[in-house]
Amino acid sequence: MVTYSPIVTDDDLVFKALADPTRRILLDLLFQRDGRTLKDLESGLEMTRFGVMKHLKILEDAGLVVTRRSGREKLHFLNPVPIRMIHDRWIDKYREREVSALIALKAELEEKDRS
Amino acid sequence: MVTYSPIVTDDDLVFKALADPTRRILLDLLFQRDGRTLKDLESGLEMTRFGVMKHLKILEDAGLVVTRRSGREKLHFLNPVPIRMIHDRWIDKYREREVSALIALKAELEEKDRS
DNA sequence: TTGACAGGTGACTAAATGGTCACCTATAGT
DNA sequence: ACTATAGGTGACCATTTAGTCACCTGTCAA
Repeated sequence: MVTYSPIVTDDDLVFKALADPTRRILLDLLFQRDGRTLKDLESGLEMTRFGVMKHLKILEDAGLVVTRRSGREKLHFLNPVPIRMIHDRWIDKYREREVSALIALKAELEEKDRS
Repeated sequence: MVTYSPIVTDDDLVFKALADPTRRILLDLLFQRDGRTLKDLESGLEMTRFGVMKHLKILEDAGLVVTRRSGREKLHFLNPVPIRMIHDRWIDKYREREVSALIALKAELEEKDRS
């Protein structure tokens, strides 16, 4: 039998978790490559291990990061579900197309700007 | 000539703005119905006018809310672009389908649960 | 033109948050 | 066995943030 881990994400925990730049960098790192250890993540940041650990705990409590133990290591994975739920809260199906198009347009204009 | 207001949203301002529950309720209110005044929004919250105003300023600085003056009133509108950009930061095109499907599945299971 | 109304500012307090450290537990490898 | 390594906890301090208030500006309508 398959059990699904609590996708149930308390709103507040998710948004509070995303509010810190260090934690967003951690998500970026996990977006690049999943399954990293604390040591690994720590090395990319100018902060003590304790700081990083605290941040990872907050991300985990929010459900943005899920973990798996492997021996004495703890592997971290990005869970995109809460992110999508933020999106769905304020962007309905009809607006989605417009917004994406607008962002694409903006990117295009900025591209032209650079050349 | 048309000038586009700064869609350029400093990351940090957006995430910090979203971190507060009152501000998320304000976005919910504007998602329901756009073009509200401060007075209007204030009446839906248990907080002084000053508190609400401060929150609206933070949302506006983040680009999540755009405003237009009309006489002595200030009308507030929800801008979904920054929300979509959060989404795009951690959910790539390929993952998008999976994640949406997973959320739909979850909603379906919860629906069954209730019946 | 005067009074009511919508919005705005700067200062202040209480609470929450980020970061560090001393100290602890568990696993790996020799 | 024992030493190095990966991870974990609770207390602590500095900074940031939410909320309120006294006071101010601009617009509407009788």
